[in-house]
Amino acid sequence: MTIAHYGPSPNPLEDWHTLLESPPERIAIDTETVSINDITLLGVGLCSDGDNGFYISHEDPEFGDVVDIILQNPYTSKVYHNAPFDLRVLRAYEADITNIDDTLLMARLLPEPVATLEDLAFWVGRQTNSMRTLMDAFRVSKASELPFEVLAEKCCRDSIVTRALYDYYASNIDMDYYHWLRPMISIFNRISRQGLKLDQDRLQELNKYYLQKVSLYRQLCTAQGVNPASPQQVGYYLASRGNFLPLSKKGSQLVTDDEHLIKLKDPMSHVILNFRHHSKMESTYIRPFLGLARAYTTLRMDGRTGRANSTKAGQDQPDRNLQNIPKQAERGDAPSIRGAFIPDNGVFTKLDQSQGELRVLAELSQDQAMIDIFLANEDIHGYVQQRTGLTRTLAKNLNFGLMYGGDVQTIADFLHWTNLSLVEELLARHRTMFPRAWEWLEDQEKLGLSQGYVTTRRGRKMLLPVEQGEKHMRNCARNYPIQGTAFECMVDLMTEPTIIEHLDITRLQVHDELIMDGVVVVEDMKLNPTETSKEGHPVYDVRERMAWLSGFYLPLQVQYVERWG
DNA sequence: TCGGAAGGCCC
DNA sequence: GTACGGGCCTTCCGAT
Repeated sequence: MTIAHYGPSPNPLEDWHTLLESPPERIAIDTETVSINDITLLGVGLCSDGDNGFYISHEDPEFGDVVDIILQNPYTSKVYHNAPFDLRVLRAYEADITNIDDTLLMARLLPEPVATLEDLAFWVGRQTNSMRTLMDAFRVSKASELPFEVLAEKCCRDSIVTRALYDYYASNIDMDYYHWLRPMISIFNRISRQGLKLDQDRLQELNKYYLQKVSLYRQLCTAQGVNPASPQQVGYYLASRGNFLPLSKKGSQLVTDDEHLIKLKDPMSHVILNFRHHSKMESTYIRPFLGLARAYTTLRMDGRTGRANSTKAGQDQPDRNLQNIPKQAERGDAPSIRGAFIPDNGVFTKLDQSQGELRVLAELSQDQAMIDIFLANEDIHGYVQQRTGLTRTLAKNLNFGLMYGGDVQTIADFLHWTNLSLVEELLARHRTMFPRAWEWLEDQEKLGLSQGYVTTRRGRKMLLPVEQGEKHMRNCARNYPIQGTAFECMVDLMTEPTIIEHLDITRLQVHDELIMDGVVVVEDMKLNPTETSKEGHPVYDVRERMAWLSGFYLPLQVQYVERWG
């Protein structure tokens, strides 16, 4: 037995044949895999009416028909709960990724904590069990070890709940917003499965370089009886050599992070810092890519502000987080790590929404001074620098500190100023430069505290966290609308016809940056004679239609590079 | 074997 | 006397 039915229908066999003979307009699908880490497919659950679920094992002779008629059918809307996961599982079956709905994505459009499918089932008058519950009940550690009937029923129930949830959300969320966002499901899936080409020669070179350094610094530490990878041992060791280090939050060990160790005169603290840096590069950014022709990621949209996040998917899968590859790994003669990511088509086109978040703040707050600066394409950090006498870096920190809600103490810390009243004065001066921006941020705090959520420019409500206290909630209230709106601008860009046309060569999105593989000439592009990238490439600005995509001025910078970074 | 803590990389 | 927003991942280490 490799097909099962769950539900009230008196003629399930007939229903099953109807399903395959005339595929429904919309069907919910749930996949079952061996385990979370091993995402090998076991079978899929299907539900089109919200009451009757069918489960079919991937080994069933009819499974191929299900793939052809349902999974690959672009005319049927396929509803998944957490589509990036299921589509990742189904990648080998070439399931359609263009006509997809995602009830988890829909759920995130409500300003409520995201519940499990088990809990959500309640809202649609249905019931299902979590995999954890079932595995505990049957004392097994993998889904594949559950009895067939049990797994089949769970999968049927999940697909039934998913199908019911679609209708529930369709009448409870802003469907205009959802339909505007929906193409991103396909776009991110496309990007995820395409991957970036890797330069294995460069990776070998990197590997050799970093392994040699790691082993050198580790030896220097183990000679002293210290494991440099253990913060506990490092803290104890450095303290025993007469260094002062504060106690960590929990009070169980000493703080040994970069910021503290860099201040110590002890040469061993620098040995440890060097070990940490090189071992981080080797273990996180080099080793995982060795021997792979391409680097892959799975892009999702499950952050609090809607932003895309990049993760690995399953233990044996090549997917990795590609959004945090080191930008300036250059230390000494080390080759760049980003340089190991290369184009298939000779050159990358990088599109950058320059000063995105500050421009968004200007738009949301309608601060005239900020708007004027940005419309004139003037440098806001330079503007603040001139009027405060700070260095450019610190002026930049001040501007960002504003968006994140940094208080006087925090700002004093990064300025390395001890006189708090001077910092107060500095902030007061900043406030007079951008009065509406300050007011708007304060209004967001009030609004957020009173209603529990804040809103993006297009109206997405973002739930604020309450667990971490009021100060944190206030900071989030300031930042979420900016971050969430910046993401919306990236969506506007990525779904714009002349950009989406190049989807097959779109390789990665890193929040305010889009990387395309090959030469893409963007409309209205102009050479900006004042700017050159760090690699010496000319930088182009897009100043016309493309810069107004989201309804306010957000210019793009375009660069062509032979490697990433 | 699992999960929290610490540390560190990105925007 | 406290904490600057969002994310992911590796390693260690103690609890189970």
